Amino acid sequence: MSESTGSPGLRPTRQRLAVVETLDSAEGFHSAQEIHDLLGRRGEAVGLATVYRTLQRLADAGEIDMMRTEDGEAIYRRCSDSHHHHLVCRACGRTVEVEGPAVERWTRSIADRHGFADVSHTLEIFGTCADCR
Amino acid sequence: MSESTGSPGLRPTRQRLAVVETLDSAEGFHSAQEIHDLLGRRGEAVGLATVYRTLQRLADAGEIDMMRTEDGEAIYRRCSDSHHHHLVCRACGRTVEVEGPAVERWTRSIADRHGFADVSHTLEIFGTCADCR
DNA sequence: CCTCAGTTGACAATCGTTCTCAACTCGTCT
DNA sequence: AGACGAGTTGAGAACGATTGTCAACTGAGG
Repeated sequence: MSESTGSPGLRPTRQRLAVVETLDSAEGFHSAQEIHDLLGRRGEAVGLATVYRTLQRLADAGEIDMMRTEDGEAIYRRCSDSHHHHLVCRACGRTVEVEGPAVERWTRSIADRHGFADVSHTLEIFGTCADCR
Repeated sequence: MSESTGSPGLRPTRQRLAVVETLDSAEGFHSAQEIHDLLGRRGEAVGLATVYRTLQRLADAGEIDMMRTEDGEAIYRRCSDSHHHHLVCRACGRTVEVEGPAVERWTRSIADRHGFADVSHTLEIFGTCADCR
């Protein structure tokens, strides 16, 4: 019991480092399986189960973001990206990333008002883009 | 071609009615499997696949709300007719319906700015409610 | 060098969800 | 009434993401 740094025996193994690095060098969100593929392509073979385990731990530790796609798949990304939302075209799938301090503020105040703490949110906007109209 | 309501041949079968009724009489969010159970308990046996199909259609048609639990399961509930969003407690699942004209306006203007028409959106707010803290 | 907790990976197992397909329902036409 | 056919249904198989299992491995410390 000499541990105190909140990382009770978490070895920086080759596999873990590889996962983190891959995630770092990849833009945006990726599923566990994508990461697994990327690792393979990179020559850094890592077992699928290990990728899942590692991503979970990292997410639990708050070192990476985790969210769900429309169809329930878990996707991860390195955390430092700025928070933003998506404007998606229904027809062609084109996606624009948008930000809105107003929305951030609004969600926080709404949550406050109802006594909710530790607030996060998801927002997706759908529409038909100019080209598809 | 006397159809115009966007429902090209959607029969109100016993099964569909049963699903809708069950959802109506149940508070809050429920998974497809829960609905299937409830139906069984009610004596209105409906195949699991049918429950899934029906819930999907209803959700597509906007007649019910669909969201994902933390672990990727799809859950549904009847939604009141007015457009609103959800403030959900991560711990106990308690849900508050919230409205926000500001957000509605914001999404529309953002979409406009990018040339998107026919705009809709989804917004979910997560947090830890007062009781669960 | 030895030990042991932590870790790994191949593979099986789970579990929600979707697919397949033959049987069925029910308006509609004759 | 009977035939027709698009839409629907249900049982079970198939699927795909994720998690569990367990023997082999690794590495820091004694």
